[in-house]
Amino acid sequence: MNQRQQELLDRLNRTGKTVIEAEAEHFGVASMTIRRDLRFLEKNGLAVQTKKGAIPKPKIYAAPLNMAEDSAVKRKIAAKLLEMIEPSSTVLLSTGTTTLTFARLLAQQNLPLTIITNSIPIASALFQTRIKVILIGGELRTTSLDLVGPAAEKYLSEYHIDLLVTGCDGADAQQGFYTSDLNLANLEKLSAKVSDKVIVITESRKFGRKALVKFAEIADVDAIITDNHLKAIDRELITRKGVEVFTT
Amino acid sequence: MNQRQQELLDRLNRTGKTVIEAEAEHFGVASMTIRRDLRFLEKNGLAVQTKKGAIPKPKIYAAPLNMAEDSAVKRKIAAKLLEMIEPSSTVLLSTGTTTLTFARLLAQQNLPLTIITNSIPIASALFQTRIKVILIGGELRTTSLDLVGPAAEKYLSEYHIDLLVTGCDGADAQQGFYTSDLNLANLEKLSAKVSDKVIVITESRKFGRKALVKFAEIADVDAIITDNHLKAIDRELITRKGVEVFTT
DNA sequence: CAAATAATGTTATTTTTTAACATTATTGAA
DNA sequence: TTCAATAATGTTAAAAAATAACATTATTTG
Repeated sequence: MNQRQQELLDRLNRTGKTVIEAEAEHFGVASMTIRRDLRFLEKNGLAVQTKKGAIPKPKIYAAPLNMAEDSAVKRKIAAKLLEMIEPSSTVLLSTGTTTLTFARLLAQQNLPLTIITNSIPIASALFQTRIKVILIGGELRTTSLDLVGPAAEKYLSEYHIDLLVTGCDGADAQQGFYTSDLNLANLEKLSAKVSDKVIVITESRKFGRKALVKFAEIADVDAIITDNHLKAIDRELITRKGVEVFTT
Repeated sequence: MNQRQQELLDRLNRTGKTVIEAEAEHFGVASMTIRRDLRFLEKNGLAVQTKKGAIPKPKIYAAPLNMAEDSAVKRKIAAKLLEMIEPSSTVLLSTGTTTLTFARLLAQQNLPLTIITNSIPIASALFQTRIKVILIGGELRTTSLDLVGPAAEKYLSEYHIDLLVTGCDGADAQQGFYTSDLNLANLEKLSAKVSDKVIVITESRKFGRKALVKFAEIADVDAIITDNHLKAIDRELITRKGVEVFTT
C-alpha cells in the first residue's frame, strides 16, 4: 500500500466515505487512479465501493450485529413499543436481537432518554444520538458481545429504573419466560427487581418453546408486546393473569 | 415500507448484500423498481447502495474504531510492551489509540490473560480470543466509544490489578502526563491507585504537548515505552526520577 | 545506464444509473 | 359501485460512471 492509498484510507475512515472525483482532485491524479486505489482497498477488505466512491468496510462488530436480522416482525414489535416510551425516562434495555431492533429504531428518533444496557451492539447503535447511554460493566460473553456475571449484577443493583424492556429465548403462557444462559437469567431477575415496570417484547413463535432457565413468571411483567400470530389461548391465559398483551 | 421492500431488506440483512438484477428477477419486477426500493432503504438509513446493489447500513459508527490508525510507530511500541507482559496476569488496558494497537497485537498471540478495559474497541478487538475480557461499565462517551464517569470509577474501585497500561494525550518530562478529558483523568488516577505497576505507552511526539488535565506525575509510573525519537534531555529527566524508559 | 517492471494517464466502449414520461394499480370520495 | 386522484411500477432515451485497453511516464534493478 503506497502513501496515497494510506492517506486515502485514513481520510475514508475519518469521514466515513469518499468520493472518487473529489479525491482525484485532492491528490491531483486521474480519477482512474483513485478507482484503482478503491479496488485495491476493497480487495484487501478495507473498503466497500459505493456508487461514486467508497465507505469503510464495516468492522469489528459487524458479524454479531448482523446476526440480529431486523425482521419485519421485530420492527413492528419495536414500533409498537416505541409508542409506549415516556420521554425523559430511564429504560433498561436488555441484550437480545429484538431489543437491538428497538434500539436501532430509537436511534432514528429524537427522544430524550437514558438507556442502560448490557449489550455492546445496543450501546453502539445508540452512539452519537441524543440518548444518554450507560453500559453495564461485566464479563464479556464470547457468543453475543454482551456483559453478564456477578460484577454486572453488582453494578446494576445500584440503579433505579423506570422501565425494563427485555426479550426472551422461550416463553410459556403458564410457566413464564426463559433464557438459555444462567448468568443472563440472574441478571434478568435482578433487572426486574430494580425496575418499576417490565415489558417483554418477543416474537410469538417463542411461545411454546422453553429454554434452559426460567427468569420470570408471566405475572412478574406488566405487559407483553408480540406479533399477531399469538394463539388465542395463550393470550387468554396471559390476560387472565392481569398482564396486558399488545400485538402488532 | 411495502411487502417487497420488507423482504428485500430481510434478504439483504441475512446475506449481507443484494444485487439489483438478481432481485428484480427474484421478485419478478423491473430493475427500476428495485433501484427505487434501494434508494428508499438508503434514505431510511437501512442500507447503503453499492455498485450494482446494496449492503446493509454499517451498524456502528466506524470512525472511532478506525481512528486508531495502527501506525508503524505504535505497532513497534506495542511489540515492546508485549515482551513485558506476564502470562496469567490481570492487565488494565485504558482507552486510547496506542493501547488499541496493543490490544490488536494481543489478539494475535495466545497468551492467557485477563484484560480489564473501559474501551469498547479494545473489548471488541479481544472478542473471541483466549483472553478473558472484563469491560468496565459507565457512561458512554460520544467521542470515542469508551466508558467513564462516577459509575465507572465505583466499578473499578473493587478490582485489584497487576499492571495498568495507559497512553496519554500529552506529556512533559518534568510535569507528568495529561489527558484532554476530566472524567477520564479521574478514572486514570483511580486506575493507577488500584494497580501494582503502571506502564505508559506513548509516541515520543506527545512529549512537550500538554493537554487539559494532568492525571499522573512522572514518578507515579514504573516505566514508559516510547519510540526512539524521544529527546535525550527528556530521557535524562525521566530516568533521574527513577522511571525506566524503553524505546523501540 | 538501460531494460524491465510498475504505476499512472487517456480515451473509446460498455455498463449502469438516472430522468422523464407512459402505463397500470390502488385509493377514496360521491 | 364508479370515477377521478394518487401512487406505484414499467419503459426507454439520455446522462453518467465504470471498465478495458492501450499509451505514457516513473521506478526499480541488474
